[in-house]
Amino acid sequence: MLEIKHLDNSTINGWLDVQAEVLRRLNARIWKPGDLLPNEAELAAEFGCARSTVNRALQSIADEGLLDRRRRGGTRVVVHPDRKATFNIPVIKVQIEQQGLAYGYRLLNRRWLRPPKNIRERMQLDAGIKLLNVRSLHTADQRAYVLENRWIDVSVVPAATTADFKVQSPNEWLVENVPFSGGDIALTAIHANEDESIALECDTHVALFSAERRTRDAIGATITYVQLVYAPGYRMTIDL
Amino acid sequence: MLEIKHLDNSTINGWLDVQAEVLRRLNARIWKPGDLLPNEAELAAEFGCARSTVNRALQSIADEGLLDRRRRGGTRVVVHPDRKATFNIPVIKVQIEQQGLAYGYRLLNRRWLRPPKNIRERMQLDAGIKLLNVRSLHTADQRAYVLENRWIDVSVVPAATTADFKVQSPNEWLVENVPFSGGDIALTAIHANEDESIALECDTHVALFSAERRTRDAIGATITYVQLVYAPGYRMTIDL
DNA sequence: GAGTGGTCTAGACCACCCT
DNA sequence: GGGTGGTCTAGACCACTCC
Repeated sequence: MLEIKHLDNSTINGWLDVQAEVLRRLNARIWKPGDLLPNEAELAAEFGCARSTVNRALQSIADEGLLDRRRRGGTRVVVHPDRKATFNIPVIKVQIEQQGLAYGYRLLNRRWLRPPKNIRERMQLDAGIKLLNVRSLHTADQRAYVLENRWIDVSVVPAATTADFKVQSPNEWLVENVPFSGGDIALTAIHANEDESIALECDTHVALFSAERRTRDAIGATITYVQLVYAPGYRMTIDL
Repeated sequence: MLEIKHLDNSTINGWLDVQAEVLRRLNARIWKPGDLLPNEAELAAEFGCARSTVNRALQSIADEGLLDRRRRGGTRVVVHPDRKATFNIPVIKVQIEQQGLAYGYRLLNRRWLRPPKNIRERMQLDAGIKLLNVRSLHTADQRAYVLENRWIDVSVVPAATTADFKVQSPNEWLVENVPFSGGDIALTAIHANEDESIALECDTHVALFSAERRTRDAIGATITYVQLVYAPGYRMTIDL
């Protein structure tokens, strides 16, 4: 999140100060939504710093979505700035241990299956392909924490063929063995089905928090699709 | 013709090329998790560019969480890189209209209340304080989309006293009238209570997706707390 | 065509932290 | 102490795009 400091121009010393001062002016509506800011050279002169310092400051604010910058068009105050939230998705093991709880892991099953239609569609796969399906449970202080139901396309990740996932979860294994890649997440509320109620030790139909994640490699092939179903009462928190 | 170049750095032109090359090496495990990279000056010499260009590239990768950079300590490959996700939180009206649906809004009630204990705790307020409570419904193509239950501390946002929220939702009003600020979000799965089932036209106990947001001003005072309860089946999606 | 931001360079100084 | 990244400067060229 961006912080706003109060200061006068004589104390401007570094791009963070420029950032703070610009934010202050946006905040105070000195520059209103839709307004055009002075250009970088003018601001540099006003603040008594180099243009590149102003550039860095304005870029950082534009990255937050508050300014819109265009060559030739100048820098404008965005009218309806979306709030932007960034959050980390830690490895489940780390997430649990950060809370000071004892992490545990249990493999439920590992098998080759033709994925059901809905999974196939999400992974954009042809019919008939078999995938590695791994179901496992992560526990915190011996209590069910999250159920991991993962589908891996081994034609994209051949190394997964030999991983047995008996002591290391697919979650952790993939982070270590598959490089940086893109994807998307979908968060929903679901009703516990029978499998989930057994694994998570709750009644069926209880409301559960579910996170589905699709991970793609550098050329866009779907590596893995996972549904994480959390134990009742789970809260996913994000700082803005 | 196909050629495996040893490393033709003559093609490196701007910081994006440096970034790409470094990512390639991380990907190819040329620099493995935990490894120390050459320092910026050495990389600059290798790539034939200025140190600041290397700096920019490495910073961008560090921002993604893949590298850990320290003065004196150098640049290291992070062992368990957290996946970082950034998502926009659009104004609900915009979110609905972006899907090509007709946005509608209905104020359910607007009243002064002493907030229940759980709300008071979330907002870190003293007992006895009255807040402006606004309940409203956002619809998409005439169908219930999300129920907004908002608490506003008018001692922090005096202007809210005179807003009637009859045609403009608190969600939209606040974005336009209160400057950007920090806060946090909690996402959960809940069971529909009676109010929610009526407003969202579903049975009680149905699993619903809930997003609670706390918004603070520049000095840390809680401006507003809102719970958004979405109609059954809602999916919140995030790109990585 | 011209004005804007985007970026690069070379050099410099500094803050931080320590295999 | 000394090496590292963090940042600033001044100048330069370029890409984009608005008029």
